[in-house]
Amino acid sequence: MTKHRGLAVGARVRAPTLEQVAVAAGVSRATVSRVVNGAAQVRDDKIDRVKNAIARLGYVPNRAARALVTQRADSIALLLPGLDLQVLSDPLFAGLLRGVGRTLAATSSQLVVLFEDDPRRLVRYLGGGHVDGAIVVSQYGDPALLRQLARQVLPVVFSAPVPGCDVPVGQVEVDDVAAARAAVGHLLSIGCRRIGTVAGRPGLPSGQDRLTGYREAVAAAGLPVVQEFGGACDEEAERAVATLLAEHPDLDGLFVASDVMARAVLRMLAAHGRRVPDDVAVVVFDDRFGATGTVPALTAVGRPSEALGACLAEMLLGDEDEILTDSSATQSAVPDRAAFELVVRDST
Amino acid sequence: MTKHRGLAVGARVRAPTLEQVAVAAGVSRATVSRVVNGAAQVRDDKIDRVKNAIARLGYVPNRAARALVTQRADSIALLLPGLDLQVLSDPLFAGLLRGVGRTLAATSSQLVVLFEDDPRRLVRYLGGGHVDGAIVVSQYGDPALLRQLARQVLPVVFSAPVPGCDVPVGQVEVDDVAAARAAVGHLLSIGCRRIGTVAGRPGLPSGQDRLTGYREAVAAAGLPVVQEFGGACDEEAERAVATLLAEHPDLDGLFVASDVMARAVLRMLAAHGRRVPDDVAVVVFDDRFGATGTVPALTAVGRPSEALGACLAEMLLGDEDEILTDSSATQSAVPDRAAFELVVRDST
DNA sequence: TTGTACGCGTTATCAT
DNA sequence: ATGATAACGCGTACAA
Repeated sequence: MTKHRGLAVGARVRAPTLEQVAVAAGVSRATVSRVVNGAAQVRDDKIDRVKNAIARLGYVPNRAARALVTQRADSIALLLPGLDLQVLSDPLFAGLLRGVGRTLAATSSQLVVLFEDDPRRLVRYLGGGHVDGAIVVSQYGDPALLRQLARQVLPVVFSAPVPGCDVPVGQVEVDDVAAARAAVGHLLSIGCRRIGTVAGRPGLPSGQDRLTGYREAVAAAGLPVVQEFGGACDEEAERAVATLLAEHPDLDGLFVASDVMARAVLRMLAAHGRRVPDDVAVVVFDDRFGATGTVPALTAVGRPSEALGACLAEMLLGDEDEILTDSSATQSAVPDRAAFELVVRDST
Repeated sequence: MTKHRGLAVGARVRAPTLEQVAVAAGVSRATVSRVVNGAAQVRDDKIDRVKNAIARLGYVPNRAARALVTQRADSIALLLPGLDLQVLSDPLFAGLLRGVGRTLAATSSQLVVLFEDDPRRLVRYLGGGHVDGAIVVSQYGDPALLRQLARQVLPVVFSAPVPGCDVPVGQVEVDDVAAARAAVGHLLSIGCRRIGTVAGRPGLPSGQDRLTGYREAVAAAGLPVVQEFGGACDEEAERAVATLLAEHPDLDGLFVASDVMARAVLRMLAAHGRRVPDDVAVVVFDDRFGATGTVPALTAVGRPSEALGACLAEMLLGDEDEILTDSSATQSAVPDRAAFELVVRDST
């Protein structure tokens, strides 16, 4: 029976140090250090002795001490600043997390996620030397806070453009215009001739892009623009659908600019006796509900969330290696793979 | 215009140190340190000078260096070990996270969340001195991995009992027996007289507790036990429902031991022509789908997830302060507030 | 190939 | 009240 610790004891028992391993193995600290970090130039027998001692003592390197001398913490932070926890159920976040995680798994860096909305605590942690860089999920964050983060003395990249940011940052942009165009293109390809859109609340940049994409697509097809703003709440979305149907009874296709309005839209269509997809085909932007969240399952253009995460992680990692790039300009990137993904389901 | 950093520059520009602040303020390092940490015994004018210099230089304490000498990192980890990312959409996790977060927000400790399923990386991080303790979300984790974590030289508490753990740990237990009893009690109170249960896979401790609670409740009401094991997959759940209905056509109430089976159960009831709740009232354990995930919305007994999180955080914090408690025994705790929550919706 | 010695940024102990 | 100085655990030039 090895020595086990109780609850509170653990805090008192100090973890074994490099020094202790060295003594146990009969070598110097430096040699142990060499073995721990990719053993270069150490005789085989000593390597064995050291590894043995490490295993016996259960030695784990003290990252805090290491960070102090190497100026690297070997870990990077994923920040969810200034938002409630409903993001958790957002597939965008899940995909992004997976993309970041996969990319970092191939490196020695550890990913730590911070759900923190106190700016002071955020700054203290980031500046504290526990992380080498940060990825900020900026889709939903408060712009003022985001701008403050951009000024950190630490490489930071953003998952979406930061409005009004005056310092150069790394950021990933998804081409919402093209995505919206593709969504409408899909409706056209299945034969829709009177295509409307329930746009998001006016003013949000991504919402504007989606509206632009919609307008470009219908214009190119020689069709009229049939738009109504839906906003964020169910009531507004319902009103928008009602207006759309009243003014254009021949509506046969609908592009919904945000999945949060999807259920309300489906409900209203049903209430007005329209069958989906037989009477009206529906495509939504983003894919929060996936294949099972609605009836019928929604055809959706989703952001390529996993690629987005991978892209962010790579930007940040590249950043750390480079001595000095063109640091005077904001660096934008588009995810490697598709700039968006169209998932065709039952609603079209 | 203050000095701004570019992308890669940040990695090279070293953050200002205590020493530099001291020079700027014309005092010694020690004095600056005193000001930074709850200024005790420092003259007011010097306090001002130091605070000024701190603001001017944008000084942030280096937590890694501090951790080295104080043996405290002032941060604790929340671990999601060995699981895919579908937990993200689990309200249990969301509530737990909120409970932990709220509790820690009142302290100086920072919460960091690790989505990591590589045991080696997990151990390296935990032993690395970046965190003072860990809360493990052990509901879905691999028992072997959980047992390994329990042996860490670090205070660790678990959100659910760890099967087959041979070292004393801190853990929170939710009273599943009472919760199941209450669920069945609810069915009784609305007039059900033939109440069945779709139990979880035999062998899982919490599933056993729920079955026990069910049996106690029906026995107390003088009703017969009508049980069938459902397991974890849809097929098993469907078979269980079919068997139940075949053997007890007069079934008018159903207690489903896990929400993961809920959809399959609803589907089967519909397939057999039973309306919910008119013919059969349904209560499920756990509340993954919430108010909108199923039709009809399910009445559910959910774990008090936020209280659970708060409870875990308090256990861990208490742990760190105490010099030595009765460390030879596993420490269990029950969340402060309700041991469960009954949410009545459309299925009863 | 191996060991010695120094420094990373901070807190804490001791003088003053 | 304040300032030297010694740790904390580790990596790494440099010397051997």
